[in-house]
Amino acid sequence: MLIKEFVACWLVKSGVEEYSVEQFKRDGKTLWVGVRNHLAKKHLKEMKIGDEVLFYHSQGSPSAVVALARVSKEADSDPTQFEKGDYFEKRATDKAPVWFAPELQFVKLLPRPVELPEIKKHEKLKSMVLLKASRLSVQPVSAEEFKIITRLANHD
DNA sequence: GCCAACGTTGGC
DNA sequence: GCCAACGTTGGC
Repeated sequence: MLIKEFVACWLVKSGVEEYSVEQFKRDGKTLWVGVRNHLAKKHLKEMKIGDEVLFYHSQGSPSAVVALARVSKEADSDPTQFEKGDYFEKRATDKAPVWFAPELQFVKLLPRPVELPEIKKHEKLKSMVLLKASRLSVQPVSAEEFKIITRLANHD
């Protein structure tokens, strides 16, 4: 007998200047590379195909959740760790990569962005990781938080 | 293994 | 642009 699999929800941040939602929409799919924080990495590695993802623009005015995405491939070696540049990781080898990247698929722009001040005000969103660990760029979101945010996005 | 110095993220 | 939070580095 088939058991319906548990679908987890996540939030990933991207600086508007760094990788914009417009670019993500054009790309359709993208490897979520460049994460260089171990807790964020742990979350990336926990992502399963089909998991729901909130795409959040940080450093915006204001910052906001702007789109929905879905995990389309589970995390594998992040190729940017081998490239000279900001993301280079000297400890990494092909057999023992240090950093990992899942593939995310663009789903849709939210009907309207759900802005950080609104999230802060919302009684049921007060315990979001987004508000507790402001610098964490990949974080879990509860099913209830996910539902509230998508519902807010559908109302003016 | 502690911790000070330093660098980065991200809200404002 | 400032600065608080916090992760990382490196001396000891």
